[in-house]
Amino acid sequence: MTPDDWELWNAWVRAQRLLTRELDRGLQRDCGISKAEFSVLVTLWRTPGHEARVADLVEALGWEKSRLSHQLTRMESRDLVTPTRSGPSGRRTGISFTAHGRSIIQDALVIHGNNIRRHFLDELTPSQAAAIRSWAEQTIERIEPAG
Amino acid sequence: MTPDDWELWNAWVRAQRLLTRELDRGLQRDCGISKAEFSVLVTLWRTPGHEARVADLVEALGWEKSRLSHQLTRMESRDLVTPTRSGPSGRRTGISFTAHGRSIIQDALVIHGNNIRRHFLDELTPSQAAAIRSWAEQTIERIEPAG
DNA sequence: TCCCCAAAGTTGATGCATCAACTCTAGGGC
DNA sequence: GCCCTAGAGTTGATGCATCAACTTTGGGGA
Repeated sequence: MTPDDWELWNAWVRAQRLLTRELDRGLQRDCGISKAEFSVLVTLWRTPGHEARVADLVEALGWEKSRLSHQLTRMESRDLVTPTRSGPSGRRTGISFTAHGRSIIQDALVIHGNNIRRHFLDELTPSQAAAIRSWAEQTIERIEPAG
Repeated sequence: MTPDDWELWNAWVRAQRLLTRELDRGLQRDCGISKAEFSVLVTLWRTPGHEARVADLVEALGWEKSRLSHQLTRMESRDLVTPTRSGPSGRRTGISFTAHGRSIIQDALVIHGNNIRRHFLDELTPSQAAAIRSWAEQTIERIEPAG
């Protein structure tokens, strides 16, 4: 790797981390939830009926199922989502909002959306936006083709 | 946020996570270390004399000191770095490689460098590279001006 | 009908990231 | 010489991310 390559890589890593840290802090400060919690809530929000199975969320989020399972355990204890449990083992078969979770995500969609715009979208020139979009799409397609 | 904005943001987040996960796995598989360990080792490698104080590494890495302290504890137990300890409290005053750590980073510089090139640099068109570089630089400057 | 298997979900362990609070240390002003 | 404070480093707690191994469940075919 040339020094120039290294510099680009380094800058990318650092910028990426600064941005996500900034946004995560804002979310915590303004809405009281983490980025991971936001991801789950917004995904649930976008599913018809605001109700989903664990596997549906896994699919939509692109997460590993164990990650989501742990996350749901935490979110349940924070009264953000509530599961329908079934069978003798009591595993989760359906996930939906609690009243609290619904209220949080409604606020967060606005507030966090503004933060994303302010820290990311608004800072991009049109050509930067186009480049980043095309890079992201081709990267997703390369590493995780077809879902 | 428009649906288009949302899509861009989502794609960016997902691409970023896929890429870092892929690289972290490669590093683990090929070199037996994590991304965090690589960061510390390469930073130490780049300091003159291959010896640094904790605060120097904090500065060069842009990490919080507690993060580095925890990381050094783990890396010490994995025989990657060795501290000079001093005072009755035995705190670390200088960090340097173990023989093992030095050998690992020498290999990793080549192997991980190739992985970075393969998964990131080589995939970028010149205009994407320029856009990402300029975005990264302006983001760093905006969030963390002057260090 | 019964078995088997694949899919769904869980669990435990480990490491990374962050925050808040703490201790130690060195150096300057008196 | 003595105090006092700013900086250096540590610690404990908590949450996120990943891996490997496990259990349960629901169908489909012999």
